[in-house]
Amino acid sequence: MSPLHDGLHLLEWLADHPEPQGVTAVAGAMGWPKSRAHRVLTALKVVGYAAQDPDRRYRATPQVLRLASGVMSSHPLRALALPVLRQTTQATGCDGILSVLHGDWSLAIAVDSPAGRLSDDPFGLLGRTAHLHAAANGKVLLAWLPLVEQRDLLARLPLPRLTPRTITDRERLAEALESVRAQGYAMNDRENHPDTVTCSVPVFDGFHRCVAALGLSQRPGQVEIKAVVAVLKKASAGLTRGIAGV
Amino acid sequence: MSPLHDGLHLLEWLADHPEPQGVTAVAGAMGWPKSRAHRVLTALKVVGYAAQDPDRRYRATPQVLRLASGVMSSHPLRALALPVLRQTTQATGCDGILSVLHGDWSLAIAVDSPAGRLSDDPFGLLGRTAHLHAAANGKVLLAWLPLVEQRDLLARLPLPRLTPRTITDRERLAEALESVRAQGYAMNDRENHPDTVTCSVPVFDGFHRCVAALGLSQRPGQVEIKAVVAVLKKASAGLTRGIAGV
DNA sequence: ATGGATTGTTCTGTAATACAGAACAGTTGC
DNA sequence: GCAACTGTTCTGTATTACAGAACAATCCAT
Repeated sequence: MSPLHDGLHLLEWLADHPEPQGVTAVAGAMGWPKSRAHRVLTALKVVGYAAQDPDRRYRATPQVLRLASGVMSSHPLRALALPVLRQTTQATGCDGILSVLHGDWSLAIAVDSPAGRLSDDPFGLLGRTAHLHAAANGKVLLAWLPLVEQRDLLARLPLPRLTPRTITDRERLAEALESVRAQGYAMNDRENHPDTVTCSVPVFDGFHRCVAALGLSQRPGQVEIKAVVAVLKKASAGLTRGIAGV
Repeated sequence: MSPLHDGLHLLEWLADHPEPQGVTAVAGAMGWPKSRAHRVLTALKVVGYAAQDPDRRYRATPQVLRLASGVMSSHPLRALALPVLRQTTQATGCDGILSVLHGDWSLAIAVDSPAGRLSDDPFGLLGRTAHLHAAANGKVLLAWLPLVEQRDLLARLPLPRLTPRTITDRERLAEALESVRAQGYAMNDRENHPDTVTCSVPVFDGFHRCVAALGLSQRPGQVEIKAVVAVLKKASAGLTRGIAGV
C-alpha cells in the first residue's frame, strides 16, 4: 500500500528469517512484483535496516534493536514485571511470558526462562504475537475485557485451528471465557502448540482493569498445574499491588 | 526524504521518548512542518507501530518488539554470547555489553546485568549506539578493523566531546588505537559518560577478523581493572573458539 | 466567562515518485 | 554452450507526498 507500510511489513518478514533472502523470494512471499520488492529492499538498505550480502541477498540488520530498546526500557509494566517474572520461572522451572492486548493479538512484552537454560534464548519469544483464542494469555486478556469490546472481538476474530485441540467454535469460546473468569485463571492445553501447556492469570491496574496476562509455559505433564496456578496468583497479586501503588 | 525513511526516523525518536508526544513536539524535533509530522504519525498509527492516547498525543507501541525478536533470536553471535555474558557479569558485578560495528556506530546486540540487580532493566542498553571514539567497545572495533576501513573512518568520523576526557583529536585517537592493539584491550575512563568506566576486548571469527567487542562497565573505582580484563580475555577466547568451531 | 494563544486536523494545487511490466544483464547448472 | 534462472535498470502513467495556510478545538490567563 504505502511505502511505509510496505517497508515495515517487509522488515517484519525479513527479521523473522535468519537466512538472507533474495529479491525473488521476497517478492513471492509478499505477493509483489519483483520491481516493487527490489525498490522496498533498497529503501530499507539506504536507511540501514537491511543489508545486502556479497551474494546480493538481503537480511535485516541489528539496527532494528534501536527501535525496541526504548520501548523495552520505558514500558512501565516491564520494569515491574521483570523481577516477578524471574521469580516465577525460578520457582516453577517454566517459561514466563507477560502479554498485553495489541490489536487482535496477544503480544509478549516480557519473557524469562529459568536460570538453568538461559541459552534457550527466551528473547525469541519476545514480541511474538499469539492468537487470542488459542493462547492462555490471550484467553485471559479476552475474559477480562470490557463486555462491549469482548463481544466485538468474539464476533470478529477468526478462529483458525492450530492443533486438534484448538477451540474454533465461537459459543464454546464464550463458555470457556466465562469459566476462566469464574476460576480466575486460564489454561491452554496444547491448543496453540502441540507440545505446550500454559496457565495464565490476569494483572490488574488500580481501577481493576486487566492490563496484562501473566503466563507460565511448560511441556505437558512437567509441573503440577495447581502449583503453577498458586505461584501465578501470588505473583499477579504482587504486580497488581505494584501498579496500583504507582 | 522518503516516506519510509521519515517513518523509521520518527519511530526511532518516538520509541526513545517514554512520554507521549504531540504533533508540534514531533515536528519541532524532526525539523518538519506540522502537516508532515501529522501525516507520518497517522501512517505509523495505521500500521500499528504508533498509538494515539485519548489526549491526542502519540507514542510507540510494543509492536516494535516484533521486529526485534527475530533478529535477536537469529543473530548467531547472540546465542553464543548470552551465557558467556551472564558468566562475566556474575564474576565481576559489572554490566556486560556485546557490540558490533554498524555503520559509523558501535551497536549493542546483547547485554546483561549481574543477577542481583535485574530490575535495572539492562534491556535499556540493548540496541543503543555509541560513538566509536568515546566507547571502549567502539575503540576495540576500530582498532582491529582492516587498515583501509580504519583510515577511512578515522578521517571521516566526527569526534564530538562528550565529557572533559573524550578524545577529540584524530592523531591522539590513532595513537590510542595502536596501544589498544598492543595491549589487547581498550579502556574507556569516563570519556563517554562521566560516571562510567569500561574495559573491552575483541572477539574474533575463524579468520581472525574482529566481529564484535565484549565490554564490562562499572562505576569508577568499583572493581580492579586487571581482574576485569582477565575475565574478559578468558571469555573472549572462549567465544572466539565457539565461533571458529561453527 | 472572554479573550488570546497554542494545540491538532483538514484542505489545496503542484511537484515528486511509486507503480507494474518489460527489457536487460549477470549467474548458475546441466 | 545453452537454458533457466537470478538481480537490476528502464519506461510512461497514475498516485500521492509535499508545504503552507485555513480551520477547529483546547488550554490558560486574566
